[in-house]
Amino acid sequence: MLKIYNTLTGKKEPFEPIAPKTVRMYVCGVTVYDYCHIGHARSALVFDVLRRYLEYSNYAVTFVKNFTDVDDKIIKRAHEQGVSCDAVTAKYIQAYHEDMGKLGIQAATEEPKATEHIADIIHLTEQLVKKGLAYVVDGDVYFEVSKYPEYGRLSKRRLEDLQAGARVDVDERKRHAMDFALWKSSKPGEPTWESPWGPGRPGWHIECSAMSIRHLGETFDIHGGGMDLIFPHHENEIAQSCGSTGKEFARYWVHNGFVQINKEKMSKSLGNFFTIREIFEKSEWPEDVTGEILRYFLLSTHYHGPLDFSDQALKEAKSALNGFYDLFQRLDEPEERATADQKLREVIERCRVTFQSTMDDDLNTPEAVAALQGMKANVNKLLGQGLSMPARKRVREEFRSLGENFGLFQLGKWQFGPFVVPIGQAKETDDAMPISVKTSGLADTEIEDLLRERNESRRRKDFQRADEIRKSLASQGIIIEDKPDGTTRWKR
RNA sequence: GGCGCCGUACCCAAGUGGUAAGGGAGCAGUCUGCAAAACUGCGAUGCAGCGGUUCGAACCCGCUCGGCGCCUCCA
Repeated sequence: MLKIYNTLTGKKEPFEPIAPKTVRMYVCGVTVYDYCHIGHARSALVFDVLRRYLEYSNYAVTFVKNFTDVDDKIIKRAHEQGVSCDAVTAKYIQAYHEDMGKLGIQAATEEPKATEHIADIIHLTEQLVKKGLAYVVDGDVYFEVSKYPEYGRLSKRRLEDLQAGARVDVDERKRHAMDFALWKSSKPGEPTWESPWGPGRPGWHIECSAMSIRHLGETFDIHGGGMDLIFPHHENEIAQSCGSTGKEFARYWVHNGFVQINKEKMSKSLGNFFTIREIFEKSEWPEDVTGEILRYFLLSTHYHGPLDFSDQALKEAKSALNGFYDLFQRLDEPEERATADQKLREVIERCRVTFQSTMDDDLNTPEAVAALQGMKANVNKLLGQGLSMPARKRVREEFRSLGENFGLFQLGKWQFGPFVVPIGQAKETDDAMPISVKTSGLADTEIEDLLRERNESRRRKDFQRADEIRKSLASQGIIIEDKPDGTTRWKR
């Protein structure tokens, strides 16, 4: 049974969906005015994994993730670039799909846009005005927080405390410093829609209420996003939604921790952020950073805590992941014996149980990864004792099946090249489907030609030439391994 | 000023009352033309510090030190 930390109660709670075996979840996506950075990647990944694990646990999941495509920052960006807001949002929505695609983030069931829900937003706002929870000033509509007694429930803040800390110039027309805009009258040149209060555009919290209610109903199971959304964004969503419907909104509020650089939050204002595409493109290594490496890295820390991003951490993730693919490669090699097949069954079963119980415990991905590492070590040992081909296939499948929760271990060969058999035999076809491909460096066929030459040299005991070739390949990031049977395998 | 988080080995990181998972790096060994991989062994008597509660504490309580976040747009 899954337990999940609920920001609303401040406790880890058993997850009980409203309707049996179904989950409806909403996650705040991004405002599309720029490329996504690793912080966005982490958030997207955390909820991607939550969704995958719920599905693995036999829930039918409806997953809604929105795009905020009307906003001050978008308008500003459009003006700077001399293009329309639509052009800006279209560009970055496409970039989002590209970047997240490389990361192996699955598309949500629905990916609604704020601009497609203006009618819902206006309707919701009208309800709030009608109920006396919102007021109109000069074509703007504000939510009146002091009329909503539960305000501050999610972020555990009291209105008085908030007031004391308000650092921003308060709009004099507002009745309370914390009142926030549901609808803003639009200035010339801004996107605008007709409304009962005159031409304008939505405030930035109301869209999520409107879209989640439209796609998931007034009450649904899980609402997620980054920690920084707890206040004021999610607090305001609750106020609007509950205020309007009079019903409970989301039951479980799940928030992921930040990605940091040198212990500091990665953010635009600090200028210390890395975009996803930068990381894929500007790797220092001869080969690419793959989506899988990035996923492994991001999952090596519990989702709730902070995570420091560094090149070294990425390298460690790569090495750790390498070990798995080394094993998968061994598992493909032929074997007659079946000595350890029975033991393997126990190893698989133990790993599966541990994996599930750690994931059930508030998505403890680091410990679940440790369970996979444990299975890796055990299987390597059993390989020495002798595992039959069906047994090998079975354990590879288990890695694939558990790994699917993380989007790991799905590749046929990942970064590994095919075996190079001693002279004269054809190479296997390469059916690898890397998540991310950078085609710099040597082509597979060139590498194999060199390896063929090297193996010939080895045969002639010309080890000097053989080592030359190894060295030259190594300088380009190609690592080769000689196997006892005289064949050689390589990897980038 | 208010609310909150974090401090575990060289690095990363689980563990929230029962005697320190896992990964990376390192060292030694087996194997090997060499190398790599794999396997075996080594590695915190201690979990920021000091008190307290307890038969028992990294885990609970208090204080101190250090780092960070939110209260303004932010994943």
